[in-house]
Amino acid sequence: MSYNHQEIEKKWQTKWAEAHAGQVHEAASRDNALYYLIMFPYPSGSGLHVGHVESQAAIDILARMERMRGKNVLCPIGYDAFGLPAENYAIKTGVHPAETTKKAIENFHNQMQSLGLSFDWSREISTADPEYYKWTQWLFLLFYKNGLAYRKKSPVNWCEGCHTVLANEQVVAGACERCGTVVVQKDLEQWFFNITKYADRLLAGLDGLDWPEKIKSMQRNWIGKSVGAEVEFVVGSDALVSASDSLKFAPELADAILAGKKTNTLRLEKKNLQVGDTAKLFVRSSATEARAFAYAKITGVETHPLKEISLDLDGHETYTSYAEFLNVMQGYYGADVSLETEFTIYHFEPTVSIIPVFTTRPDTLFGATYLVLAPEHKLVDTIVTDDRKSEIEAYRTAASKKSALERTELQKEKTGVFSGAYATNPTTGEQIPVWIADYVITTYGTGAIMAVPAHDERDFEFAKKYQLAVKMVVKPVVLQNVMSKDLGLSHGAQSSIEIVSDCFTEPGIATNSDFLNGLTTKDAKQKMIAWLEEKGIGNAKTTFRIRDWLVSRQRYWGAPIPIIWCEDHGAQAVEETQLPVELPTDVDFKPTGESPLVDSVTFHNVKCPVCGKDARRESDTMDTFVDSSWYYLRYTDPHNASAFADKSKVDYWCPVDLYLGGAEHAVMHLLYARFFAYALHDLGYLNFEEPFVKLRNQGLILGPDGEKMSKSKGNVVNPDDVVSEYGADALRMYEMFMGPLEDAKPWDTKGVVGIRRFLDKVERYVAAWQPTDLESVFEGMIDEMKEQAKIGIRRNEVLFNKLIKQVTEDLELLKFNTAIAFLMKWLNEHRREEEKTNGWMQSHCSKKQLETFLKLLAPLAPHLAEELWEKLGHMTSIFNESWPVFDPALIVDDVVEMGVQVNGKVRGTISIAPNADETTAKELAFANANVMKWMEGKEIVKIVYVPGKIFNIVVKE
RNA sequence: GCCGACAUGGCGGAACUGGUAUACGCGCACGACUCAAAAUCGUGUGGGGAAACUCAUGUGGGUUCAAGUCCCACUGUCGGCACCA
Repeated sequence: MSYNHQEIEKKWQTKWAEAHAGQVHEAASRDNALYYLIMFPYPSGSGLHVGHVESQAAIDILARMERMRGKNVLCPIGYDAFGLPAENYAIKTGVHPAETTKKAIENFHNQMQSLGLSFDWSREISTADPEYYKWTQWLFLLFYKNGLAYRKKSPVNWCEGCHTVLANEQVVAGACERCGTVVVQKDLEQWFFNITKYADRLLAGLDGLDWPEKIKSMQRNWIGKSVGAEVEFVVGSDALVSASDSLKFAPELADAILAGKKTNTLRLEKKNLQVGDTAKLFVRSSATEARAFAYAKITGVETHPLKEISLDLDGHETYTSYAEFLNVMQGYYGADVSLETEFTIYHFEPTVSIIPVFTTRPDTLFGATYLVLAPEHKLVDTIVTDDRKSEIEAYRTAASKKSALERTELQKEKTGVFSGAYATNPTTGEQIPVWIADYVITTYGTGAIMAVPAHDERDFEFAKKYQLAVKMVVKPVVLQNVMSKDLGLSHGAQSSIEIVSDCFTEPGIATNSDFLNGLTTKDAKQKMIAWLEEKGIGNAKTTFRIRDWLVSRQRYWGAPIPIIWCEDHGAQAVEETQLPVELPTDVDFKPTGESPLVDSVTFHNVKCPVCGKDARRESDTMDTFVDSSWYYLRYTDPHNASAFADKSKVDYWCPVDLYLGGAEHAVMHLLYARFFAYALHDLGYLNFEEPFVKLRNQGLILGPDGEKMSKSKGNVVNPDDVVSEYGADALRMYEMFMGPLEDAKPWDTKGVVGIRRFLDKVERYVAAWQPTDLESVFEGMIDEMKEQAKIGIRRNEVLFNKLIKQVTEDLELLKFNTAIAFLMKWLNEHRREEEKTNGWMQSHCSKKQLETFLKLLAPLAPHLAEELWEKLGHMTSIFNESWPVFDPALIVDDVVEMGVQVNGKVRGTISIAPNADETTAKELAFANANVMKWMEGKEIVKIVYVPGKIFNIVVKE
């Protein structure tokens, strides 16, 4: 016999919808508010996956339980609807992505409805909805206006398969994370978000989060903070030049200087430089930082009023009029500048190149025996000697060709070429060779390293291959022990000496290092940095691996970047009143994969917001991770037409109390969303920095064969089939019963059957249940029986209170599998007990117990619980009831079965009160025949008694 | 190579703070009901052994009265990173 799940589930889904069951609003107390969130799905054409069901069921169970406990729980759902699959489908079939997506969303919606999920359906959102992406665009502009979104030309990752650029996070082992095509480097101008500005805070913020350690460590690795120093090495015979003043240049100008095309500079401020002096030249590497790249001899100094300086001054921009010249100079130096203002022209001649390197081991500077520049390093052309030019050129060409693909190769043998140039080790004054090698990458640190082969494995390998000097400057702390290894000391010490003769990368004691000798690595680092700073040739420096987030995509199905390009005014923000910039619908999807936005005239032709002249709209769209970086904020106020969300509503619900989703978003989505929260916090929109207080990952649900589900393997389980055959309650509960939420688990349809059997058992039990008038039974008893009955009733109560405690605590800890196991166990044992005692009063299930059992079951199997609740005569929903609370006085057993051990082996069990004293326990234990047998003729050495747990007798022959 | 997680019956998995290892479910076997089957219910179910017992939580050591749990070494599986100086 089996209940009709199709009928029951439909009935209750309709009732819940009519009652707007999951709908919430900002009720009075903020303390009562909870925000439970799952990562919103991409509405793919193939519909809901059993993996979606897992996190949806889990969050629904928790939300339902907390609501029964009187909490105001926001549990929303939406769709991450922009993305490439729909666009690729359009290219193949001509069906517009908007149409595909709309259908897919409807399908997802219906599928989720059929699971009985108590989301607040009035807050359903889609990132592809103009009402949503209007605010994605608004946020882009907010970032743009605050210097967090900017455009820059740089080498970027290009995927030919997806026909777009990708963020670093989307490149996995040199290939596109989405389609697997090998990514190539292209020099393109693109939009970036300045996530590196927050690198340090994003790193530090992880410590306070209740997140899986795994995810935190992945984010830490990705951010990749390294603490060390930047050290300047000079190339050429003119060792250790000291400069009397510095000159700073923009990157383009520095390039021109290196190429010999620029030999003077125009300055308003007076420099401490005369003919014959030396100037140190810097290039601005970012808004706040400058990096030295050369020393130059001053060959001339002239001072003139602006009006007398040539409009086509050598090495400067050419101006058509003094008005324009003045305008530019005022741009640099302020409105006070006039044509009469005196400017100084410094003529110079670069003499010595400076190679700055980043190192985490400044303490090993004495051991730096050569330098290595990345092949793409700007100074390569400057320093290379004539006889090496062709060789270097060949190497650079080869290196640039192999980049992406070959860099992923395992254990690639290092290659390199000597540049012919020598640099000076600032500590020793020694001339050390400068090499060019592709084991140094241009995008990290300064693109150059000081090689310390004795203490770095990569440098050691390279030095061995090219026979470069290896100089040991750190010795292991255990070295003293090694001296006496012949006296037969430990293996640990012996292995240390082998490392020393090889390559020792651990911290130790500085040696062969003059003023550092005898210092620990930690102290030596500090002392070296102080020395470098004093000399003006280096400083403490922290470097990050993370790079700015490239957000532009050359695709159609995303939020258009709200920028207008004007010939005269450059990039201009679209005015707020003009948002959203909507995607044009009359477009053709080309088989080349090129975005149809590129040649949509209706889309492009706009007027410049500044001058009103013809201008062109930006045709790139945003990375879809931008959409998902703030969606949880929109849920708090999804229909707001004048803000991305009302601040009071955000304040009420956020941050998210529990966030559930797949671990595949460890570094992308979760890092980006954190960045958004930090940025919006600093801009005054949020009163928190971390958006997700607690995070849990659900594990993958594998196919019945233990492999990842995929269409090609044919091992995909469709939730619809399971719902129609076994019911939504059985599906949900089975997925929760499979194992720990975070583990990967294989699907087993037999397991669904097992859960369904349990649900049927519950249904039959409730249907057959009859109330008994215990009062009258009790009345008619003699005293002795009453006593017996009281003990039995109490035992029954204790078992039940323990059940309440177990289920509640397990659900709180997201241990759904064990919570379900306890419900099953209770029902099994209880039924057995009732049968054994013929349903006599001490084993009788009271109405209160029966109802409480249903309440405990309700979040897990909501439809059936509602149905049975109604069958028991209730007119209102079981979810209006409050969650059961156990009685602390009724969770302690009067008597427990306790093991008795002899020498640690269980030899018998005794029934004993859990708080019995040792004398009582001993009496009972020693009365056990088997225990006696094992103790016979032996001396009792010791007795260990842990009340309620164990009684262990230690004996000796 | 580095970082992280994990390893328990035929299978998915339990086991609190070290205290009766294998809860719960699946599967399997037997029994009841049935003309029969399904469903349902009941009983049993880590290995060896007739039994007493004994061996079992990846392997080898250690700590402890007592170890799946703590420590050391190793092996295997999965995930992440990939020359990040």
